[in-house]
Amino acid sequence: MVFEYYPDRVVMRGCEDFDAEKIFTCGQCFRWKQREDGDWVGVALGQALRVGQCGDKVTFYTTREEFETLWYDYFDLGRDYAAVRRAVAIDDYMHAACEYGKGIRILNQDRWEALCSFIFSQCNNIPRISGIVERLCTIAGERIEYEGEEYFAFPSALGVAQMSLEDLAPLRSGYRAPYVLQAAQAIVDGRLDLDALGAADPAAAMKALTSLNGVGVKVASCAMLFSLRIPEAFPIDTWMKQAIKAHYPEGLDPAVFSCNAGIAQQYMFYYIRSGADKPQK
DNA sequence: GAACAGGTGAAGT
DNA sequence: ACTTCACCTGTT
Repeated sequence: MVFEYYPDRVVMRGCEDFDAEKIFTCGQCFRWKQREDGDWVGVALGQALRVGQCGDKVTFYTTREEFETLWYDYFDLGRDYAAVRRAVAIDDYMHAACEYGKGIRILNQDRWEALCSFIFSQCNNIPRISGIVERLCTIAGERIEYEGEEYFAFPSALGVAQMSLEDLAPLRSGYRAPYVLQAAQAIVDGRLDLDALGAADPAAAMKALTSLNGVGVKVASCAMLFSLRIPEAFPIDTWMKQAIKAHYPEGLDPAVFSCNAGIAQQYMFYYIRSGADKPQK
């Protein structure tokens, strides 16, 4: 994996495990969109970014400084995903899932944004979740200018806590709005410290997160995996339930993947959701 | 129109 | 401990 630095961009080559489309569409994030020309543009960590990929050449349209302080960690570039794939390919099914999902990476997202987004995700599909998050950012997020276009950052917990249910009505997020509001208030009040939870053990983080109204085990697991850097977290939704029922009728203990459980989950999830695991008709 | 979504929590067995 | 249901909204 080598980097070339230019005034306006950083080019990465030779990274076997980077597939922009898989990373941005595997369901872990909701703010990356593909443009007509195939490049991806998103807003994360308070900044907008364009990412282009052609084969193993990945271009990040930003400065070296911003790339090193923000995006290297966001894209989890310090982790050897080839080694993870070898470790979690415990049987034929997982081997196939890893091959199929090769290129996926877990994004280290903003903690509050991830919690909030996955509260919105309950009983919802990706287009609708994206719409809700987009409307929230447009209403309450800070304006960002990037490459001559206007974008909006994800609003802070404080910003959301200062809103009313009426303010949130235009999101059309239904019964999830009060959950998000209560989560924002818990953070502002100091009852919930997301930064501290990253260092906490998984059980403690789970307990703290699920103490929030409207946050159950699944949403908490997503927040832990995608933003708290707790790689043991293993979100089980309806898709994962299906996959486990079909391929592990005796059950599947995430502990077999030890600290790679979360990444194993992403490969499984991506595989089952694609339908590629089903025999062809 | 009814039924159903990447879930949760309360209330019922 | 397990099952059922309502919750808001959008889509089929």
